Amino acid sequence: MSRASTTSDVFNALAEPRRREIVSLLARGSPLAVGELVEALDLAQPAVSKHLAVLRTVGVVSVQQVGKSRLYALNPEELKPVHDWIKQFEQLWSGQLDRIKERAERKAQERAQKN
Amino acid sequence: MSRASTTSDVFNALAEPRRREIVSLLARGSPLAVGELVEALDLAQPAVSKHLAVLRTVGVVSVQQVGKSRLYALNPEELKPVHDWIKQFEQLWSGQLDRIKERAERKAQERAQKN
DNA sequence: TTGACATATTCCGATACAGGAATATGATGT
DNA sequence: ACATCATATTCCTGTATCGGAATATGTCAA
Repeated sequence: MSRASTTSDVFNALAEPRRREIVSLLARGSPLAVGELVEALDLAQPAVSKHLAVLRTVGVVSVQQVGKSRLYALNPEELKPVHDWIKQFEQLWSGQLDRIKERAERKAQERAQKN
Repeated sequence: MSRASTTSDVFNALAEPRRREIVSLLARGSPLAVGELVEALDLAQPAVSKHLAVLRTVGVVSVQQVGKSRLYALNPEELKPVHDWIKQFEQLWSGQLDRIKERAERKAQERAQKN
């Protein structure tokens, strides 16, 4: 088996730094034309179009034709799965961290004894 | 340029579903031996070891030798960057979503007029 | 030290990417 | 219909995976 496709998943789509930049730019609220993203990213137009195609495939952005331009907008709901997944672990680094680590280390010690 | 290395980034490391599973399993708190992960994931041992190597390189897990086994534990703090990044967009799908979308669509309309 | 167990590493093949260059498609105004 | 602007698609090359198979490394116990 080979590496998972970038379009297989929101996680895979967002693994690419450029695509995260695009998401950040679109998160301001106003849809942006491809040309505007090209400027902002300092990247060739075909490359930007390809990144947008990936994001569109996974549903993170949507397009709207306006004159000659195509305005890309963020679909924030599509980011929620990532948020939900990572949020599971939020408590692990906030406050209770120490107690949890202690418990883990104690368990490891117990196992060390048994062997 | 080719695709970013899986070890270049926590985002890239977590793009792989199996590695996310590993993180979920370790998040319970108790460190797990490679063999235990092999069972849980129903994946061959070398494959699991390779995934663990990736996670270790980016710092998401750490190892502790206990007898013949190597117990892997989660380093939750290393997940925080992902959390922080995605949290930026949290408000976009909670409640104020409608107002934001409206604003975006209005802006798009304004631009449509201008062209 | 030898053997058994647990894990890591190397080599392999198939797959898929990211960006560059060139080209194709699409929309608009004349 | 045509020229032009904006964007998408195709082809290419270099690179990096993922998992399987085989093998190497490391740890312990007798």
